[in-house]
Amino acid sequence: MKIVTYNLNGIRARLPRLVEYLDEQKPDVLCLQEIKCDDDAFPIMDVRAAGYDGLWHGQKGFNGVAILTPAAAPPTPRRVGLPGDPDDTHSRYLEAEVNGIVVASLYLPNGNPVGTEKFAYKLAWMDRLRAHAQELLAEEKPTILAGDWNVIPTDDPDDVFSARAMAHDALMQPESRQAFRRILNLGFTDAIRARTPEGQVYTFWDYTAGCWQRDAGFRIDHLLLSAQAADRLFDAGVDKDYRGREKASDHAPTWVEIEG
DNA sequence: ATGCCTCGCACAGCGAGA
Repeated sequence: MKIVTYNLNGIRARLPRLVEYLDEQKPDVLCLQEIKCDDDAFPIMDVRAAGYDGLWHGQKGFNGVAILTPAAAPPTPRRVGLPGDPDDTHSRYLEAEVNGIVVASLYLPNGNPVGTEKFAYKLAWMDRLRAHAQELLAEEKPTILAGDWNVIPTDDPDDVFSARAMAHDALMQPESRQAFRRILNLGFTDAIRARTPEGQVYTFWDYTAGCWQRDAGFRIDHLLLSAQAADRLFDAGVDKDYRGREKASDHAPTWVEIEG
């Protein structure tokens, strides 16, 4: 099973890229982030025309997540929204079960600028995610937390083109990394680093300043696997070439191959 | 120190992204 996370940066602007990806890669599960559309505006007819179906949790203009699967194997909904704060209005979390695997599509807050309420919201959201992830692990099922985590795990050039250039970014702060590690340390496996312990793996390249052309990227899209999912981990990688296509998202699809 | 591009919104620039 190929399970993919892809921050689209707008599903309408990216519809040709999305359909092309479904046709070419035929993912078994495609987790989307930043669809940036209301529930009513989700282009489900285009998705169905490509042979897929799914669940979505939209929001007008910002955020928004979805989980797509081949129409013959639809996802069973489990949860819309992250628990822990009834006042949170952002559409950033969607959870379903597909072929016995629990899959979450998550879009973690960016958190910039550091020192503002946006950064506090990021850390609070990560704390809620940790609490929920702990409950998921207690089910002892194969579980995959897939999404745009908006955290660069280390200063290593394998993870970021320039730690110095990004030093003051919310993606790089010690608090952001600690919150990420606290979730990892519950017992999850970072699939990309399990398969590529050393070596540059980037999933995002900024539109500005020629970042793509000079390969100035970083790694923020992650798939975290429970032990039962990690047992079945066959491979993990990034479909980097989609970042170089016309009207591309600034993220590349990031995937795991799970046995069975 | 800020903008660099790009999106959505709404029809002009602006908020947000990372």
